[in-house]
This record gives sequence, C-alpha cells and structure tokens, in this order.
Amino acid sequence: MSNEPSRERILSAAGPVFAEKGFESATIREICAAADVNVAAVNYYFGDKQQLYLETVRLASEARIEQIAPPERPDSTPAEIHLYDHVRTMLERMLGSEQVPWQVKLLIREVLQPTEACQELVEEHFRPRFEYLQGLLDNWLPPKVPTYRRRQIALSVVGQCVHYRIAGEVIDLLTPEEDRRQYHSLDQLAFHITALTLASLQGQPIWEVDSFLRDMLEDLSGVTNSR
Amino acid sequence: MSNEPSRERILSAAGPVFAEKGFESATIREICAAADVNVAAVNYYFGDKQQLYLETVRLASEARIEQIAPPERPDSTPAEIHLYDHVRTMLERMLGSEQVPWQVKLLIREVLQPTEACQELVEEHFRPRFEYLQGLLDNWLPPKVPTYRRRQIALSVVGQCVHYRIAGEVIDLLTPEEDRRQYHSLDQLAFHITALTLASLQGQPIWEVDSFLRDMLEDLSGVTNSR
DNA sequence: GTTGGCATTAAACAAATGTTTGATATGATG
DNA sequence: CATCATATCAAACATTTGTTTAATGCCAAC
Repeated sequence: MSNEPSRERILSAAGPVFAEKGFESATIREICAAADVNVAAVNYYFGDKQQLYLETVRLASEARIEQIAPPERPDSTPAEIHLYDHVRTMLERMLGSEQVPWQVKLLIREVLQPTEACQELVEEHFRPRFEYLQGLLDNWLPPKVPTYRRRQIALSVVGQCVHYRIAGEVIDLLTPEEDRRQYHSLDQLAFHITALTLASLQGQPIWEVDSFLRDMLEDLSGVTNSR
Repeated sequence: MSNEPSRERILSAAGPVFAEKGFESATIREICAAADVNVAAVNYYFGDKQQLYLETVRLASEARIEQIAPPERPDSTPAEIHLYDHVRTMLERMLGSEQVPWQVKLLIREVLQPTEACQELVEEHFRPRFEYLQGLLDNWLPPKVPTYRRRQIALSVVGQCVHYRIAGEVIDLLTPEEDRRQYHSLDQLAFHITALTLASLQGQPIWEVDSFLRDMLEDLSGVTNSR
C-alpha cells in the first residue's frame, strides 16, 4: 500500500486502534493488519506491545498540538481576545474535525486512567498551557485574590471546555437536534465560555457581556469570526 | 464466604471489576473468583457476559443516587442555597469517599463510550437532574435569554463539576500537595463553582460574590457548613 | 558470486478468554 | 425412599491473545 517504512506504518496504524479500544483491548493483529505488516513486526521494531503504546502516546499529543495552533495576534490585542483564542483553540483541539481524531481519544484515556505516559504529558504539554491561561486571567483578577483561587478559576475554564468532549454523546442526547446544529459550533461554544468567564470576572451579568464581547470580536474583521 | 445467593454475589463482585477494567478487559473468571462461585455461574444466571454488564450498570446509577441525596430544605430557602446544594451533591456523588466508588467509574465509562445502557441512564437519571438545574438558573436569568443559552450555562456548571472527577489525577499533578489538602474539599469546590456561576449571573465579580455567598451559607448554621 | 546483515514471512507456541458440557450435589415433594 | 428441578462443579472446548522461532527474501559490500 504505502511506501512508508514498516516502523512508521505500524505507528500510524496503532494510534487509531489504541485510541478506539484502549491498550488492553487493542490487538497486535489488528494493528498489523491495518499497517499491512506481519504480526511479528511489532515485536521486531518495538520489543513488545507496551513499548509501542508509549511511543504512540508521545506522538499523539505533539501531533495534535501541531495540527491546531492559536491564531497569531499583535501584542496590542486586548486580553479578552486572547482569552477567546485560548478557549477556542482548546475546543478545536478536542472537538475539531468531523469525527473525534484518534489523538484526542488517546489523550483522554491517559487523563482518565494515567499510565507511565501521563506524567510526561502533563509536564510537556498541559502545565505550560495551563499556566499561560492563569496568566491571562490575571488581567482581571485584583492582587488580593489568592493563588489557589486563581487556579480554581482557570480549572473552571478548562472544565467547561473538556466537558463538551468528555460528555459529548450525553450532551447530544440532552440537546435537541435543531439546537445542536445551530449553536454547538466551535465559535459558539468558545463564545459562550469566554463570555461566562468574563462575566464572572468583570462584574457584568453574562447576557450583557455578550454584546460587548461580540463587538470586540467583530472588530477583528475576518481574522477569527465570532458567532 | 457470604450467605447471599450466588446471583447477588456475582452482581456485587462484577461492579468493581467492570468499573476498573471495562467491559472487554474484565474477565468472567476474575468476577467469579471474587464472588466465590464457579466460572459457569455467570452464564447460568445471566446468559452471557454482556447481560451481566447491562444489569450491573443499571444497578450502579441507582445505587449511587440513593447513597447521596441533597439536603432537605424548607421552600423559603433562597435559590443561591439550592444551587449550592445541587452543585455540592453532584460533586459528592462523583468525588465523595476516599477512593472513587466503583459505581462512578462505571458511569464515567458509559458517558465516555456509551453502550446500550447509556440511553436509559440519560433518561432515567441525567435528564431530570439537568432540567432541575436549568430551572434553578432561571431564578437569575431574564426572560430574554434564549433557551439554548440557558442550557449552555447549565452545561457550564455541570462541566466544572465533572472536570474534578474526569481530570482528577491530572489536576492533582497541576496542584501543589499543600493547596490540594487545604482547598480541594467538597465544600470548597462547591463554593467556588457556585460563586463563579452566581458572579456570571448577578453582575458582580467573583471575589465579591464570595463574601455574599459565604454569609448566606453561614446563616444556615450547621445544616451544611460552607468553607 | 558470495557473504552477511537486515527485513519480512508463515507457522507454531503457550497462555488466557467466553462458553458449553455432563456429572454431581442438594433439598423439597410425593 | 424415589423423584425431580435447581444449583454447583470440574473439565473440556474452540478462539483469540502476545510472543517466539526458524526459514526465506533482499540487497549492498567485498
């Protein structure tokens, strides 16, 4: 089929399978069939199943972060926009593309039931982004707010985003088909979460932040479209 | 060991095993060993592995909801307290008790990767509670706010709660040991989420809602303690 | 052309899986 | 006691699993 070398073909095939079935239920035979290599190839190139899995997880996070980068903005851009960008990027990484990309499914498995691969994941990818978000929120928080509280607010933002991925199928059951089509676009969800967060920080009820934030996003013309 | 009949012993043993390993990776032999019955017993009483699994999920949700009920309040209780109660109950169901109860692990699996059992779960348990929450939020929302927006706000509340269960282990890695012990109690988390939600609805920044909400909770004396 | 290292293969292996079978025990009923 | 349905058991069954083996193909180096 492909002219990639076998090792790479195995890695490419292993991702989706591990993501779909998990480490235990995924079978070497299925992976090898998908990669169009002999069953012995995994042990030949990676030693055993677990080594292949670890390698796969490492590639997954990097790949997804590279796939979707936040938009570039001039330094003068207001913090509200930066927050929106961050939320939207998070959402896009988790929800973007028609069906859930295997990288995301794999990462969710690691978050939910961490293996050896998880700690590396947190330090390399999650922590830096989380600290950036905390820094962003400081734009609105007066100095008297203690650190643990800042972290909790940041966790609230992340939690709202993650929820749409984690509970996606249940949310779909709770939301009328019509509304889902109309209001669950990436932009809409990012808009809502940003607005709710700003409302809780700025001292305006969320429905008043709406127009304020919408105007701000529209000023950016077509760079990133709001609603 | 126990004098329960075999069928019940199997159900009791199956819960934790399915919760820990998932449907595929859980083995009938392990379940039967834990239940102290012969390997053939599962097929004898339930037909096959899948029927046993479905039965187990059905029992799990009911059990957890019965285990933890929201406190009883007089009708005159202010809506803020009802919101706090609801959030705290949700959190307690997911986080309560030292290690995660198997019922919760099982439900999370169903939410993440729904099987046949999930739809029943949503209609019987999730939807009613979700609609109650939406009704609660209406206390602050002016009529002009459209329905889809109300739902999104409710989803934001749920999302923040779920996050602490789903990403619990990652959050622990992101939070200094010290802070975790001091500020991640059920009451603290419920307090934060309620405050943030109220802030976004009432037009006050979150750090000002804090004292307002704290006073309100303390007025209830010892019924439910705030911080 | 021969050698030697690497890649790939089909086949086999041992262990574990869900399920079935047929025998045995139990205990109430006549 | 004999009868019969139910409950339990050890053993076997057919698959599937991860892994190993030994043979074969390939191709550049000498």
